[in-house]
Amino acid sequence: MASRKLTRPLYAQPTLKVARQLIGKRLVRRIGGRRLAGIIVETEAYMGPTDVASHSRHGEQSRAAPMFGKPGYAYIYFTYGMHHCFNVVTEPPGSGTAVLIRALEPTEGLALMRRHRQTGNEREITDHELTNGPGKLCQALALDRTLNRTDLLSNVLWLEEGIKVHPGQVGTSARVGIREGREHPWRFYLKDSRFISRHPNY
DNA sequence: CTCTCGATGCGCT
DNA sequence: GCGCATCGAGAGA
Repeated sequence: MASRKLTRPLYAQPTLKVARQLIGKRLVRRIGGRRLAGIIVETEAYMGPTDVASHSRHGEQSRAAPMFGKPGYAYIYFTYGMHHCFNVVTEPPGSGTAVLIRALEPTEGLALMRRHRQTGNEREITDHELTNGPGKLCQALALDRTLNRTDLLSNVLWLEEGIKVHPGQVGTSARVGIREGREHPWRFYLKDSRFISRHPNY
């Protein structure tokens, strides 16, 4: 069957271009023989060692080492003592750049995602809460540090073609949750989507 | 809806 | 020790 998987040359492009292009693509996770998937509706670009908000500012020997590796690989890190964030490495090796995937519209495997997201005996979470944040989508898709450095051309975790998105449907804003670097409009989101993590004008 | 705050592990200075 | 590319609960409006 024809694969709609995104290829390495796409990831090797300039990071801002990749961040914008990934809006509307489908993120797929294969686990236990099942497919979990969602349409990417929010991304952020991390622009390399000179970007004051990027982990890669600490250099190639830091935990951000995967950002200096080949494009089309995963950089997954653990933060706030309890959450993971998933990034796609971009540009040629040595760049220290990546795109953070911040939110998805869940499309396949919602029941299993909900099980991954359910913590205690509290009320069942809504579809809307499943993947509308970087930590939430990692929990829903069972993405953790064991998948750091995974090749996104593998059969465990990958991106493929999704929905058609026109340039006018993509909005930009400052990146979320950073102290420095707010002056750059390096967050991209699908304007119509109710699955983004925060509303415009952040 | 908005805001505030605590949880909790660890990389880095 | 400090400070996180976060989340969810609780309070108030």
